[in-house]
Amino acid sequence: MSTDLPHTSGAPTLEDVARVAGVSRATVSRVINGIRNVAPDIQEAVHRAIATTGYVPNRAARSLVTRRTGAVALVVSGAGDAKGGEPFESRVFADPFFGRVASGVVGYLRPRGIHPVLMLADSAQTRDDVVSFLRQGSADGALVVSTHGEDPLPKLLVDAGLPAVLWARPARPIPISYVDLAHRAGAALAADHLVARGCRRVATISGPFDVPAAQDRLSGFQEAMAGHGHPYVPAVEGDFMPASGEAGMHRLLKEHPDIDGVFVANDLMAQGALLALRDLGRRVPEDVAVIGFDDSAAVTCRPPLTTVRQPMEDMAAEMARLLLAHAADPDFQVTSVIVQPTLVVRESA
Amino acid sequence: MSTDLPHTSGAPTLEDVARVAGVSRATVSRVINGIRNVAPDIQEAVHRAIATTGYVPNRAARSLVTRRTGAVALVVSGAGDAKGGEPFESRVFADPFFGRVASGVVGYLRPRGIHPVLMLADSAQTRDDVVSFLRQGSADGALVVSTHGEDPLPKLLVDAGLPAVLWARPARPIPISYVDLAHRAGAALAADHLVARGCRRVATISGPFDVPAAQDRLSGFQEAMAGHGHPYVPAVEGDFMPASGEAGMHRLLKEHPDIDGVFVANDLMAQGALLALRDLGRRVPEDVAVIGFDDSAAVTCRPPLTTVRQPMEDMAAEMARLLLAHAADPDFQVTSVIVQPTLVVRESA
DNA sequence: GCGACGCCGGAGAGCGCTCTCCACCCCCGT
DNA sequence: ACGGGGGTGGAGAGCGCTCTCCGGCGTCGC
Repeated sequence: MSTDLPHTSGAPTLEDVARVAGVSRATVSRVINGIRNVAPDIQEAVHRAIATTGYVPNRAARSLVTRRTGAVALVVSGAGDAKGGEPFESRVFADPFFGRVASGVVGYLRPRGIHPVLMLADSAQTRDDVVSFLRQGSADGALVVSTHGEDPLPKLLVDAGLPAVLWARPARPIPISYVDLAHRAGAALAADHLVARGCRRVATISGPFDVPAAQDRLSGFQEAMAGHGHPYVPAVEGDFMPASGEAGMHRLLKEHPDIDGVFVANDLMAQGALLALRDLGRRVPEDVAVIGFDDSAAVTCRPPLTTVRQPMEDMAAEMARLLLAHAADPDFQVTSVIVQPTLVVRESA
Repeated sequence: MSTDLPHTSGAPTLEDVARVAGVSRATVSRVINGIRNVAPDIQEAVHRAIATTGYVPNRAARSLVTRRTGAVALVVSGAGDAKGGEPFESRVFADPFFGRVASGVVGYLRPRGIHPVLMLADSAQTRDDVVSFLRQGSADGALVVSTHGEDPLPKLLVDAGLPAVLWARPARPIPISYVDLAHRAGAALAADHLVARGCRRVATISGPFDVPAAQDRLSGFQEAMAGHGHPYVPAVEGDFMPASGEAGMHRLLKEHPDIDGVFVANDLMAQGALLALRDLGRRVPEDVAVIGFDDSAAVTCRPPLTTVRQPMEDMAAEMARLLLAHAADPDFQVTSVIVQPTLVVRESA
């Protein structure tokens, strides 16, 4: 068992391992990939050779022939030219929403040896970059989280025939798989709870209207309240950020001082609403009951927030699962998975 | 100019473009990579051919020969077997700290066409995965953010001769580039401000002692206070999470009811401390002045938090810059960049 | 006892690209 | 008019891997 020098400088290759083991390249490849039967003693020899050479297969070479990369793009897509001066990436990554999605994706992909590549698409240029990235074969598919409904990226991906899975139903129907929450059902859960605890003057702070999920939560809530005999529900529009929840609550109370229950379309805004309520001396939940949505910032609120839980990690994992299925089988059928939310009762309602 | 069919199915290759343009593969490659002179009319023809074929260079093939990938690993490294039952990825990505680092990294890398690959290293197995990933040539280097000082990953990377840059100075000195904050100077800023506004009974809530940055903030604060004639500063240890700030504040006030100023080692804990103070009826800053650290959650606090600002995005961008330098030139010297913090005065102190 | 079949290892052809040579041509100097 | 040099395009050798095909050998059936 002479350990020949690894022929030249640089990393050892299959060839080197084969030479050390005294077999052919093909056999080493078979052992590594566990394909076909290889005699146990030869397997043993190959493993020893791999250990002594410190061989690691070259990813580029492998993916050149297999046409698979073991990577997927995790794309956050939205409009960069928003109001704020802050760059898109700051706003995106600061959002706990992104963190939870990333967490779910990583949790699913990691045990499978797949790695997510972080990408941002906030302009025509960067959207094209995403498409090129995939067409280059840099990743096997894309997981897309859009910050608003009219995002053009999903359609680009579909047109290019690239495997992709969306977070949330796109505004215009296109043939693409996605995972979404039953927002209306979630809003109804909140309405039921508010009514059950005896609230008579109920209002809501909604998300931005250009986000389909926000529309669904609003209309779902209104309908459920109508079903309970409350056809009119005061509503103000927020932007899903804490400050807008605070401002919205102030506006609501100014116009309707007798409000005793509020459904806020996400926890971040609910956090703001809670601050406003406290500033105005309203007790929660005694004077005003508050229900949030997402269960993202709920435990750090004062009082802890009753909220509609969206199991983001599970949903993100499901996206990853669907994407791998699409990548493995081009004929895998377009699928949409709708997840049911649950009400988490804490102290605010 | 007959547009031959792209020879078979599958993506068009350099060969196809060359045939359509009526030149050789080499020439097309030259045009694409802008290397050497190519006659203007031929360039033109090549560009037309690229457009008509819809050609995109194959990343794997390219990186097989160039030995560069255009990707870097963004690794969050720490211990998975922590107290909480939550998986490592949840804790990591929920932290606004990670979001800001990611934002800075992406901001720098994106214009340069480099993509970050998200990785987690929370066990011996996953640390090896990171090393293998890089040795496979899946990425050109690693950006490592460790959650505690004794992380073994940096040493593994150095020993393997892989380009890597760390967030924060490692606990044991190893020859690796890193970017860090002047924590002691930041803590001194807080001490000076507290003393200047007339606080006489000052305490601190520190971070976990196994994090070097936490130690530095604590000892830097103590030393600065000693310099102001306060040799003894009550201190309790937290874990950088909001709940521990709240608990710490309660403990501090129980043991030292006359406290009129607190330096909290990060904003998340300061947020908790603020809640505790409010629950106990202490006014901020009139009764107790509070200074946080990081400037991460400061504006959503009540009152808005005076804090020591750590320019995380800039620091992360600097990490990326150093990494690319190391990747481009193996002889690039090991460098440590220490960034100066600033005090941001808001309302809490 | 002989042919056929199955099992297992080796040879070699690419995957799509870059890059080093080399050949060619045009222009200039003497 | 002829040799040489600079600039430009083409040919072809790989980069490290997978995978199909083939050949050799052992075994089983009749």
